[in-house]
Amino acid sequence: MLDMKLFRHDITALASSLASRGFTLDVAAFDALEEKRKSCQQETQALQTERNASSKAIGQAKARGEDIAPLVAEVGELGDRLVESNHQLQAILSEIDTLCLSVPNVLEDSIPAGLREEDNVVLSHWGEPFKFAFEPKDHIALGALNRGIDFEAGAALSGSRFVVLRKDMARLHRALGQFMLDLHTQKHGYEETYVPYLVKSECLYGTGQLPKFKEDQFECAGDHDLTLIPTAEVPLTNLFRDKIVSADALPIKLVAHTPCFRSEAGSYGKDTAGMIRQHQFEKVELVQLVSEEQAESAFSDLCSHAEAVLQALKLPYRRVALCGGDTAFSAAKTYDLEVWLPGQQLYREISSCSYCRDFQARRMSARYRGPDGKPLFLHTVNGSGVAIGRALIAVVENYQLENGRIAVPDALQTYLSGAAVLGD
RNA sequence: GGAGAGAUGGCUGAGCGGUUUAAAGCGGCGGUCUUGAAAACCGUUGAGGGUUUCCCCCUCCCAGGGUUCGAAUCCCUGUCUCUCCGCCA
Repeated sequence: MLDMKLFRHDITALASSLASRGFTLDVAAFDALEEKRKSCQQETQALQTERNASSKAIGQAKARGEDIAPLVAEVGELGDRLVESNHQLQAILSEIDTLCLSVPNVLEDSIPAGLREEDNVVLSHWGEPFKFAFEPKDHIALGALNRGIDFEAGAALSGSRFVVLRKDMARLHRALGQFMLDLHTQKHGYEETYVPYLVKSECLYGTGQLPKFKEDQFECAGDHDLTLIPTAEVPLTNLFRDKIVSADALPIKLVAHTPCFRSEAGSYGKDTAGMIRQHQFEKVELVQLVSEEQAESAFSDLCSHAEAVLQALKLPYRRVALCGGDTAFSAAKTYDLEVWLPGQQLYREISSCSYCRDFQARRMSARYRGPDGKPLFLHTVNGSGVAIGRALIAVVENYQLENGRIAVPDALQTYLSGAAVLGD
């Protein structure tokens, strides 16, 4: 959520800024609501003052042993008016709240203009795509060899967009997660964290998945208010809901390896084949909670931590700055890492790193004590470090041998009992 | 799942319908005293919001409803914690 001051004092500037990410802010509707809110709130508070004073007077009169009946009669319908006025106020406030919760973050000035994927800007490349002496296969063909990646079995159990991994593929998948966790905890200073995979809806409001992206979530059926996490960013960041941490605890750096669940509504027909887009996938997620001053360097650090995974695996990738229209709801700035997939001859997203300023912290009231002791909203940074399913695809495609076996990246060998080649 | 007990400000903890719209202690901060420190003493000390913004007002005693002129206090529902029993990885 944005600072209410932006809405109240400079809403036209806000509206034009939001237009750069393709969001239309209904200025007239907001102004009208604010007007109503102001007068209603003033009236309500005036009635409350009156009510408080009257009740106090009655109490004092009673303590002196006087007859309070006339005083009580005098208060009369004051209570009813107060209730009525307060109901109105609550209704207005919740309308304003609903409106504000649906407004995305303000973008940083530096990010590329444009609303479409083609407007994203490639910032840098790392590594050279390997020149194969044979025609490289994609992960679907390679995975089919020993039923190592079994889409039919996944579909039989759970439907489309689910997969079963077997033998060396399952092992490689596990190894990748372990490797990433170790890298971030041992080299990058993140605290390993285990979190619930089901969260209350307030958490999804906190990080910004709700109210706008309800259809992307997997809600738990039944009597619970629980939803499967679409990313560990949700539980990790919400650890600080309604908390005030001391400034010397910052930066807080957390990493978690979790499954992620996405309904992928609105992506019918997109990446239907293969493991690129699944309802359930695993991801190692990095989250930092920092002060405003620390935020810029935290963001570039976090990006470099995600890149370190790909560099250690020697996977060619490029860094892309997302344009306004492509930047996530809660983010002020997002860089994607796209890994080279020789089977498809293109770069595919494998990590997305976002700086959210105080947008999420404001929604969940996550704060720290500033230099003068006053609470300030934390700034949040998050990113995948990296998506495990897609990392598996990348390793399989980039390290394939002519006979369909998979060479093991040096960095992973200790996680695979020293094996240099997979697939038998 | 069953039965009980709880949830109060940074912490401990009183209050159980109106002189308490949160006592007291601890901690924190400022001051007096002191060569300095400790001790003692004095003062101060939460969050959010409104506003005619160095003043005043409103809200917050787990959450949401209700009773009342008035609720931390009474009633209902929910959440969480603790103890015991059962079950289970």
